[in-house]
Amino acid sequence: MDLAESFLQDKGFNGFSYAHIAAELGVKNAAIHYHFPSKEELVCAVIRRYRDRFQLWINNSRIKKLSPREKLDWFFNIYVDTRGDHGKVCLAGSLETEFNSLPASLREQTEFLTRELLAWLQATLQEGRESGVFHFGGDPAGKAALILSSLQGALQMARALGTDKFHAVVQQHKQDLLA
Amino acid sequence: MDLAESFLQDKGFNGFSYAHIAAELGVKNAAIHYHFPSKEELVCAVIRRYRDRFQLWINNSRIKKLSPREKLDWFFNIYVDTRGDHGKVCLAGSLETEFNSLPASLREQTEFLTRELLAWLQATLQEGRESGVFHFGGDPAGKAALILSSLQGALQMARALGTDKFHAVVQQHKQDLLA
DNA sequence: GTCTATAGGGGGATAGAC
DNA sequence: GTCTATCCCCCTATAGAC
Repeated sequence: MDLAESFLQDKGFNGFSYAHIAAELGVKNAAIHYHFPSKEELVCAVIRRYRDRFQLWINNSRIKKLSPREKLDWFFNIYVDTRGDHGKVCLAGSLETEFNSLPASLREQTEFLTRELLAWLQATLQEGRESGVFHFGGDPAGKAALILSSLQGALQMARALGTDKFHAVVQQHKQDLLA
Repeated sequence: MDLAESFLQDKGFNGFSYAHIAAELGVKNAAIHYHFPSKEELVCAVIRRYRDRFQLWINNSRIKKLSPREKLDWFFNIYVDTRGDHGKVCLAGSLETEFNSLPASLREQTEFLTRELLAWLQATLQEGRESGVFHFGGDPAGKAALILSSLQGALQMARALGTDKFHAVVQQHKQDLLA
């Protein structure tokens, strides 16, 4: 599952195979089919685990106690780390790009994951604006969608233009929110 | 080339084949190999055409005469139309997602395309800020990267969450820039 | 310029031995 | 639980007839 997640973020759903995972593990691909009968089930399990992990994080008291500004820094750093890890891409972004060729169960999981990321970001933005640290007009839902879409897009753009472009986007978001 | 471009924006580089194009045209796939010997050459020609088209647009006197605000609306509408066309995705975004599995010539074309989009957007933002209609802090290059990455990401996100989310992002950008 | 036919590779998945 | 062996499908690409 670690390898599947890594390949998903690196090559996308259609870009990796059982054979790739098997080679890394030093086993044959039939061995993986024993644990995950189909590719769909394998990737479904990976997304579920990813969602569970995020829920554990945001419900962790250490994260909950952070200020809105620290929460946002923590969230941005997830993407900074993702980018740093061999130029990987957000899992949700990777799946959305291939959405039209995904089995129904994976479309559903992708939708859930995106909604959960969006909901937490929206709540954090709202909390920050109410306490006077964040400044933005309009609906927190719109601002959350703007920031999340930009982080997903910036990870992809950084593949063509380099890591600097990604960090420039993160800095610009902080500039926009705090000015 | 029209069909290849459409499939690229719908399924991605690894998600379409000669057979798909041939079927739509009512010919056999060997006929396409006659015109474009390899898939790499086909897609290379598609990206070049896409780049040329954008250059023609931005050098057109009708576009050049627009105010910064109208230029931005025109640019946003390219993405609105793309989204409206069966939920397609930005060509640059689609290619960046599969960047790691692309032939070198296509990586290069993807980089050129992205730089050209970014350069025009940056110049337009700068022009608008200098004339007092756009309001944002920091580097115009950073703001341009933020907006472009967000538009790319929002087209993808809209596949999972629906068109409303995409329009919310566009509205939020206008809100942020004009407030 | 398009066709039929085919080569050659990779992918997902299964059967049966161990 | 993992192995070898295999099936079947789709893909890119080419050869040669028409």
